[in-house]
Amino acid sequence: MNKKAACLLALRERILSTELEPGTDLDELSLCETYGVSRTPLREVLQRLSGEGLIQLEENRGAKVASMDVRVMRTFFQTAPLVYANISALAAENWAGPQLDTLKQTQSAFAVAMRRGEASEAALLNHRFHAEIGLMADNAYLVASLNRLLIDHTRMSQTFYRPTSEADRDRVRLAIEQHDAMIAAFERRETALSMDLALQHWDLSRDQLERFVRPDPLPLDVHSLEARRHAV
Amino acid sequence: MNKKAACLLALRERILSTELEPGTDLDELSLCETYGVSRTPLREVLQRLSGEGLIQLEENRGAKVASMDVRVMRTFFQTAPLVYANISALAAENWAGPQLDTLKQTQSAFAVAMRRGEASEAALLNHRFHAEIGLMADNAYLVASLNRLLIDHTRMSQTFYRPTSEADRDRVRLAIEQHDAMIAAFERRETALSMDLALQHWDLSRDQLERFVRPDPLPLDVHSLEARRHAV
DNA sequence: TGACGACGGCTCGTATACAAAGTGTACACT
DNA sequence: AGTGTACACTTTGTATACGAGCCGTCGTCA
Repeated sequence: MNKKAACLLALRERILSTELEPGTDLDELSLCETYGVSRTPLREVLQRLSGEGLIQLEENRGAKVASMDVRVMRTFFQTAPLVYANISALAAENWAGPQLDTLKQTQSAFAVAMRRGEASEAALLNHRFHAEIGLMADNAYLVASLNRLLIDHTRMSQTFYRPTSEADRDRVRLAIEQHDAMIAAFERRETALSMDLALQHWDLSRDQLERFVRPDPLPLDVHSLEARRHAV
Repeated sequence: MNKKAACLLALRERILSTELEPGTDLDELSLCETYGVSRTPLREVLQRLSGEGLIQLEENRGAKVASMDVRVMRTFFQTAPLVYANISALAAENWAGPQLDTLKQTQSAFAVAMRRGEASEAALLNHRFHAEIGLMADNAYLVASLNRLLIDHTRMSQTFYRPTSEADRDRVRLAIEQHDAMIAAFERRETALSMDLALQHWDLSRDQLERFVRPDPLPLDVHSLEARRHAV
């Protein structure tokens, strides 16, 4: 049972970190070997991942890591602000008990990972941060959407946590500051502010994701190549 | 494989129709007997239902039909209009191919079931109607929320399709008309109108659901009882 | 009489063995 | 040489058997 849970966790992380890339075929037997479980529990894990939207199961065809094509991305950008903003507002209203402390811990772990340059660790902790806000919102319906969004968001933002230029580094710093601001807003139960901060955070994220989708064009000639070299 | 799919379908319907009431414990062995499958595929079906939010699995404790407590209902009423309105607008924009025809078929089947007084059939067809609008919206993220909402909506509205007074009957007729209006709006791709109609449909539904949650008080004395009797 | 512990039954979790479906390759025939 | 078919191999789906964990009951001891 413990091994099964570990397997579930591990597969989730491997998919979210795109170590298992979208579209990858998953072979039951090799996964069994990897995680030391037999096929029955493994298949239940796969059913579960399928339910979460991380993989897609096809009859007699096995499992594939959920794809991320252009059409999906379009709806992603369309839907994310709506859900993020509302979840954030609800979180400010509804968080209870130790949830805020948990969030603070995740946030500091995230900041540490970021400072150390542990990119995929940072991406996963950012995922966790937003998933925890989802729990605080205490709305089973919207959280279903949020979790789907976070899957693709985390996979797309892998590059984000591997900043290469000083401007990128600034953006990451800003993201961390925004997290802190959100925590503060939650703490004071400032609903409207929480919603606004979520939208700001989204704007930053969207810029970054668009940069990933449509990166800067390659240098045209040797001169601009030289210029780039000196700039870095 | 066919038996497994049949089992999944059947359990879904039994849960949505509240034949299996919220909170009911599900015994694996008896379900195996009922559907003529062995425990392995049945457990995979349960995993799937759990992923869809229809049941809840607990370690070493078996499966329970997803509960519907007061706290959940609060968030239901809070969230439904947002999701329904947006899904409806997206459906108007994005439907493609034969989806609208399918929707029309479901609608006429729904109207037929309603006229014949087949209450749980009608509830399930209403569920299907709105699930198909979800498919038309073509937004995997929001549909996740929609499907969760529809589960509870369908379970709560069981009484709706068993109208007892003339006023109730009018409300059902109005609901059917609203469906037709939505179909027409989708057909013409009128986004704003589709959203508006969804909200109107929701208003009707909300009144009905609130009546279910907080029914008319019992008659205070024999006189009002007599009056009720003549009114029906 | 009440409380604590052990035992038994029951249900769930896992492994393995077998059956079915799909896929790829090789050989034969056109 | 190309195409089609058949066979074997790989992979998935299902059944069953066994092991583990929980719960209730009965008995014993204080």
